[in-house]
Amino acid sequence: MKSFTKSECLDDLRRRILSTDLGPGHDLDEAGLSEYYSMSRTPLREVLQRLQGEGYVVMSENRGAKVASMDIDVLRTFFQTAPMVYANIARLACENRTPAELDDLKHAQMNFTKAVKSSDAAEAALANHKFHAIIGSMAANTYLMASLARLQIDHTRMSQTFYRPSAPAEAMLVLKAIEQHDAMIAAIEAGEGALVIDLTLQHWDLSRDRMERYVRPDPLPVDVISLKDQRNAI
Amino acid sequence: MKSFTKSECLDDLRRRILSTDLGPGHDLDEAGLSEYYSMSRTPLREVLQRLQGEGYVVMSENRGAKVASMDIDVLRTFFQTAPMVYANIARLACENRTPAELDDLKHAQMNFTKAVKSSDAAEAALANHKFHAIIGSMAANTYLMASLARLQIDHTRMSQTFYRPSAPAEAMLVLKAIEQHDAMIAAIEAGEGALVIDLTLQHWDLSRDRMERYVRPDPLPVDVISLKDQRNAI
DNA sequence: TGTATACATATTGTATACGATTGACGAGGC
DNA sequence: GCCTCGTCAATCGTATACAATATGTATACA
Repeated sequence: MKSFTKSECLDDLRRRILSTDLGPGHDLDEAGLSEYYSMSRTPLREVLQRLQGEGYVVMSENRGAKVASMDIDVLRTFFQTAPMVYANIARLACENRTPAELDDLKHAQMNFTKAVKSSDAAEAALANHKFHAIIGSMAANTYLMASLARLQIDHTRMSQTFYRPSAPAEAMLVLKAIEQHDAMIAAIEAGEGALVIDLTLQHWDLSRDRMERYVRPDPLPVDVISLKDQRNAI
Repeated sequence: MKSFTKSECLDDLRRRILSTDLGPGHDLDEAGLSEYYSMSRTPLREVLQRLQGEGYVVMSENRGAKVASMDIDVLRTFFQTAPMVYANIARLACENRTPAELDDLKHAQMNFTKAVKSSDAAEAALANHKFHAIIGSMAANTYLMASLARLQIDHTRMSQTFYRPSAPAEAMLVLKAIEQHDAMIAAIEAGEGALVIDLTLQHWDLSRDRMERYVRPDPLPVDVISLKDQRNAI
């Protein structure tokens, strides 16, 4: 049984929440988790407190921690806010990027591409998360970063299905996302602010269309409902 | 000796940090604080973790917690980001405000006015903080709220001097801020989005001018330095 | 006199034990 | 049969003890 340090535990919980291995609303039992990570409840509770601060979990007095839910009203504000924050972050990244960060970004893009090619959906979503987090740190703006981090949590969780394409046409969309990343890297490197905003919004549109389907999936065939489940109708 | 609950402790630490009673960079000793709030170190540490998540303090491994500093590069991004976030929050508040929140806002404005009239600088700054926090919650946007909360921390700390006016002309500015608050309340109540954005930006301009003086205060008289403190010159 | 090293002290990090609160289940009364 | 209240189990919250780590200081050596 592997033993975890506190920061490893933090990373692992973030990973499991982002990959919806621990889905929205999932109840986080302190005793169980402390055994799982082979540490005592004290440091584990501190990890949970911190995840609460980052928006991954919500805690209520005497009722423990839950993975942050994704209510419909929160999702409304998500779609409302994301493009603005992403665009501003991208513009700032253009202005403030350092060579070291650009290397990180290219590296993250490699990992992302690799995960997509190997059809590892969870890994692809996490690699994409990392890619955009690096752009966030390039922006060097702690205030907007706080918004971005929260947006990314929900974005990554919703995008899980994006990387499990069910039809060839949808697989194409993921490849297009890869191309968009490459274009964004080039624009950031060249410092072309207007261009990177444009690319970012295109990238957002692609992602949004796919996510809206996650939020509002195709309705079930009507006849199946009417034949088998009529009693449960609202 | 008063005994504190955990949430009282949290509130009190927030208050002390916002009022710069605990100034930027101030070292937070766990043992000392746990004695001060008459609770053991375990819950106090959790309070600190949470304050870290909210951006009030920064913690480093084995070196404890410090009150978040206000470096020059952070301040740059503050002035860069604040107007955009404030304006967007104001617009959303216009759309989503509830009657109960409007009552809260008017109440907060009363407290603010009262604190200003009684020349209680720290209380005025905190009441102003509360006023704008309510507008934030009216916006009902968790993502932007994360940015706003962090902006407000630094804003309130910097505005401390604002409410200790040294000249009559500066006291007038505070009165103008009160009027602007009233106008904002009216605009939010009427749901006039464009107007409230305009008022918010005017309010920001007033505050900004005063804060820039805090950041870059009037230089000391040259002769005093040369006569008394020459040895300490850079 | 300057620097390095080892020890002492202070502070943080973790484990465990115990007390407090919540929610569920079942007995009793209406 | 349904509702209410009390008991019980489970889980969370807090205190304390101890271990690990960092910092300050004194001493030895160059």
